[in-house]
Amino acid sequence: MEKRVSEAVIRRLPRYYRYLKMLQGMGVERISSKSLGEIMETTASQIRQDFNCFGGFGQQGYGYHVGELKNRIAEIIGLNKGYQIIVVGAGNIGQALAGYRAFLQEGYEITALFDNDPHVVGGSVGDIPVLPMDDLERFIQRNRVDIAILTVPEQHAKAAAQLLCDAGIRAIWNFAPVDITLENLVCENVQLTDGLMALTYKLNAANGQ
Amino acid sequence: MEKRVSEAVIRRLPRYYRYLKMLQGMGVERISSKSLGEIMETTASQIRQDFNCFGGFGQQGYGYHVGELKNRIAEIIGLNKGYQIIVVGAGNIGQALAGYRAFLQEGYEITALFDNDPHVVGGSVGDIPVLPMDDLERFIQRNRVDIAILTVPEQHAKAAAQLLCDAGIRAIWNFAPVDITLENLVCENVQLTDGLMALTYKLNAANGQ
DNA sequence: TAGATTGTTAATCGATTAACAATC
DNA sequence: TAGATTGTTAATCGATTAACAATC
Repeated sequence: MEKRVSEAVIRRLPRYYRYLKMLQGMGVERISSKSLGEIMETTASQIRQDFNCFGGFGQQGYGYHVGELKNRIAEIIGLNKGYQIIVVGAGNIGQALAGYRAFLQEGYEITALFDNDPHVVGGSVGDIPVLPMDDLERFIQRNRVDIAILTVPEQHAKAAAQLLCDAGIRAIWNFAPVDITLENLVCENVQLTDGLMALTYKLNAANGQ
Repeated sequence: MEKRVSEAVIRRLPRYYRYLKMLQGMGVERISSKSLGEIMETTASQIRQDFNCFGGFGQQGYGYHVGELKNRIAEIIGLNKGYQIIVVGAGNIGQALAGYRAFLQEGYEITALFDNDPHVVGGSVGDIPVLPMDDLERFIQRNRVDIAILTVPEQHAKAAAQLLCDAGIRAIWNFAPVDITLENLVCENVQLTDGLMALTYKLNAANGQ
């Protein structure tokens, strides 16, 4: 039933969700691909093609029902299921992500942080305990963990990812500046520094370098 | 001389830089596009095409000199220039980014954070002072600021971006979950939540949803 | 019914990959 | 010189855009 979904489409799904949520919050009940395209600065064609990967949720002559479409996309992404997340590496970024409210609202719950530093182990970030790395494997075995956020220093990232994979984790959101690719595992490599450098390139290009 | 550089190529430049730095650190002096492609899990063709946007830096029959190639790419990105950065919004993420060491190593210096919360204003993050938002415009006028990191709450993001743009900022690295697009300004919208959702989709797709 | 807008097929465009002459 | 590997042109592939019949 579903066609093959390209990486480009997958990346646009959360953005559709975000705009539909905003429109719903504004009280908009129906929208055409044309209007949505204007708001999102994309083409109506692209929107209809994208939705068509998952079947038609519109009505000819009417357009799309905002609330229903939003719910359908949430379901496609899998937001209805709820997820338990651990953060591996309780440094600056790890702690910041653990305290980020927006995730909670979409059904993501962070249950524990892990670190080796005795200054943070035993403490907590908000209500979330910081546990020693030695407990990581056992924790995963005894608790449901759907996703691991990886925020350890660069030199430990590959080993930590392997450990997580061996322990049965099937999704890693990696913030270390290395590319993680492992079998039987999906991984999103964020590469913050790469993003800053891409911005830097564009800044210089815009200044007629 | 330079061809039009596509978004896809721009996004790959920092990754080339990262791998070349690693190879240099390992003492590798020369490399062919074939070997580099194997290491980076891409094709030799793509590597040669990408470099060719900026002119040829290789030598037939030999390959590329790692150190020289790394320096050329650093120069293309603009890493040789050094950048002064401010962080607007001193919450979790803002403070974490202000304390992130990796930026410093590449010539990025964070000079100030800005916030409205009296609990943080007047304090500092590491050595970096947290100043009141009211001082933002004046600070930009009196100090060199090349890039602004935007980490304010969603509802204030658009207004803060406009303020920065009006004050003369030409590059924004935006972490708020809204799309910023302004005239005369380059912007990198990070969209952390979108990334987590893309990962979620893939996790479910992998589990034979 | 007539107008609007979808779902879907066809055309276009751009990016990736392959091929190969140039040359170190 | 012969082998290796680039720079660059040509072929392929996939994604985006346009077009239009179907239909609410």
